[in-house]
Amino acid sequence: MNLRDTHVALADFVTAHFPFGEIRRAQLDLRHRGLFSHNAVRPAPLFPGHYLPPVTPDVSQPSVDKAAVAQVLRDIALLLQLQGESGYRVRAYDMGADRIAGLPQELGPLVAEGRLESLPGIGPALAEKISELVTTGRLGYYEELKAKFPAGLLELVKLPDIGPKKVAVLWRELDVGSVEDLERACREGRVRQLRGFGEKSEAKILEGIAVFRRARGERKLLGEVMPVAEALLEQVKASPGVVRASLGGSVRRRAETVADVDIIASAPDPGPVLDALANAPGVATVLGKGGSKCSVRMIQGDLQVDLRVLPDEDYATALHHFTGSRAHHIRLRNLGHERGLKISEWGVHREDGTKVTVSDEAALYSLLDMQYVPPELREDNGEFEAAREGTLPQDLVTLEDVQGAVHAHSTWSDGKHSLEEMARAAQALGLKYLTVTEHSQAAIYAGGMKVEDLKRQWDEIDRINAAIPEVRLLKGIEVDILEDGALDYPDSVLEQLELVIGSIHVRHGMDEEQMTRRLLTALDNPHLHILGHPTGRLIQNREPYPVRMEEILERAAERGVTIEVNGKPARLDIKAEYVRQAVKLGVRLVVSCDAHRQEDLRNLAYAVATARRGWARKSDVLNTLPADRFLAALRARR
DNA sequence: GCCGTTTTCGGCCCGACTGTTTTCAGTCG
Repeated sequence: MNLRDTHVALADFVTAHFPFGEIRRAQLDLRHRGLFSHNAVRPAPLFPGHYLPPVTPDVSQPSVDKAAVAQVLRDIALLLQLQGESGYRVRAYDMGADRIAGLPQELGPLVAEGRLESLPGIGPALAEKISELVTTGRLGYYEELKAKFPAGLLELVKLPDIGPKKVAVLWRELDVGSVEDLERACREGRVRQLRGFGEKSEAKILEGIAVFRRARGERKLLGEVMPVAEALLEQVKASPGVVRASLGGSVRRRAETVADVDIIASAPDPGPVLDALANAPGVATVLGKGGSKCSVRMIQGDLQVDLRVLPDEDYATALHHFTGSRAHHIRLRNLGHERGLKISEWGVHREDGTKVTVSDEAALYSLLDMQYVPPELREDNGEFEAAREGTLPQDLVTLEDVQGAVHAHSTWSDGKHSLEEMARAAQALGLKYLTVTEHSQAAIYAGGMKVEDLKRQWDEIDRINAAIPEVRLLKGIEVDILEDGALDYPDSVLEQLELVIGSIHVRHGMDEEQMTRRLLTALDNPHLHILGHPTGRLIQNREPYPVRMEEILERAAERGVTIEVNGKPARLDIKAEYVRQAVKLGVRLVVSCDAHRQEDLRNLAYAVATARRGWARKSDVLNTLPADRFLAALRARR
């Protein structure tokens, strides 16, 4: 293992050993102490002058991906607003950004074949600009626009309660061009002199700057936010008079990362419900509270939570409205419009103004002659077409379908809890089996198991299985896929195991050709049952390694290899888009927890969410089967 | 800037909340 590998392995090690909520704090902490640099988790130079190559992918070949194009379009929208352009023109760029960011396919072919304008919301002007950006790597129009304003101005709109209009005034009147300028202007009492600003605005801006510096406007991992959100939802549900309550927004859609938490509740009197959130444990600040809304910021992670309380007759339409996504809504409202129905958060109204009773979300969809669309699918990625044809899958996998937890470590390698403790935790969750898959010998940094230790572990597994008959521990391994695609144990060992997960942990820096060959070789190995975290990404921390994923999925289908949907919040690997491709190709899946401690068994929920976002049904997911049938299915290799 | 079995021109989602205002503008979702 060379130096670079050590660093990649270290990144994995850090994420494995800090509970997900602590990862970023740990990084920030280390960063402040000068041990880690800005983005990747990697050590500082060992001694002065010693240069460590970055672990992030090679950027020598410029490539403009969907996310980058969407970002440029969003920046243009902002800059146009600063310039005082028409709001509709601004919105066109914003909607274009949404459309591009949400594309299931890659941009390259669309540009090459001139099919950009076939996308709704993309007209001639946007198509031309996107083409220029994708083919040349830059966009003249954007450069010109940017040159008119100081670079720090775009940062300013990320501050709470500061939008383009206020930024424009601050810049024009006070020459404020950055967060630092704004902070100085507030401290010197110059902002309060502007029309539309006052003393309170100054104080709020300063507070906002402090929060911004702490959180850097980052989105948080779903798994980091979910426990806080669910606890608050329970508080709301328990408050006086509540009829119904639910999480909304991107949390309810189970997006990979979320910016904040929405809660929607119905009650005859909103007051006590709003108070319940304002007074909930863990609340740092009440940002605002009115007759029907309350916003708070939590101590944990500067997370913002918004609660809305309405009469129960408006609950279903409000819940639907605040679940989103924006793109899904636009389509839904258009469909309503075709039927003479006006759909808004306040309900469904006929053209004559009379209100249509909508008791729940299912009723809303049936009004439009379509199947119910589960929240995870509401992205305008084909769910409308399917739901109108009646071909939307109705049996998406659920957490209750899952019979066994896949991918668990114990103190035999780098886990925190013993095998027995893991088995007890699985039993408490009602799981029927748990696959024990420690690291293999090459994973020295993670206490990978030597071949000679396996026998002793199997003896222990036999003892625990006898003692806890409700949960069956399955004898497996998470074997390293070596640089040449070979597995880290000889065949004679692999064939004694009940199941084999193969994963890449080192040498992430290979190019696309090498990495694709490495994985294809592993898939051809008849002893491999499951390909673990196939793209190696760590959300907001490490890019996936370069690999031709479609080829991998096709080979997996051909060879009967099962693909892992890893539920660790920082991984979610493979991601939902690939799940959808895999399902189309007939690839079989497992939802996994990648557990390194008892609590991690709950990661199964995030794996299930990712599978659902990729339209996976119960029948696509092997660990919905009882243990014997699960093993038989895994081992049916081709 | 985009879009059209109402339209190639004239629409485009809109209400709550806050802080600034004496009736409203900006931001947010």
